[in-house]
Amino acid sequence: MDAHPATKESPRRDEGFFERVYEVVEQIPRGCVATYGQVAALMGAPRCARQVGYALHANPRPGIVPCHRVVFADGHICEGFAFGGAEAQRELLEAEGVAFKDDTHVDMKRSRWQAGL
DNA sequence: AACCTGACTTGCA
DNA sequence: ATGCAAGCCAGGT
Repeated sequence: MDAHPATKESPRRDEGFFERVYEVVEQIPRGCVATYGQVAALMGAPRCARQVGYALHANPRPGIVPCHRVVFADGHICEGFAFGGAEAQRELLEAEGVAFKDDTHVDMKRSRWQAGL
């Protein structure tokens, strides 16, 4: 009866928008990087790039969530917010085999993570 | 319920 | 190429 739950067409349980971000980021293969917008799109929220970064900031699972593999759309890293600094992050990515265009920019065209490929 | 902030993205000058 | 501003969405207070 009632049958009026209405207001429940939400997209599946969002048991934590953040949890979803970690799930995607954890799947990023080594030697590749993804942008916040890309991770957001993979989780079904191409407009939530900001929340992706916010979720990584919360990073409840350091060591499990390779937040260092997530960079801006330009391939540049935000200095001061990384776990040890954009510099350390750049070295880490480079050590994984990621190509760099500049000391502060990653070559997305070469190291962009292509999900499903 | 409302307001504010925030690891973003894109466009224009 | 660099700098500034506006837009969008979710979480916290």
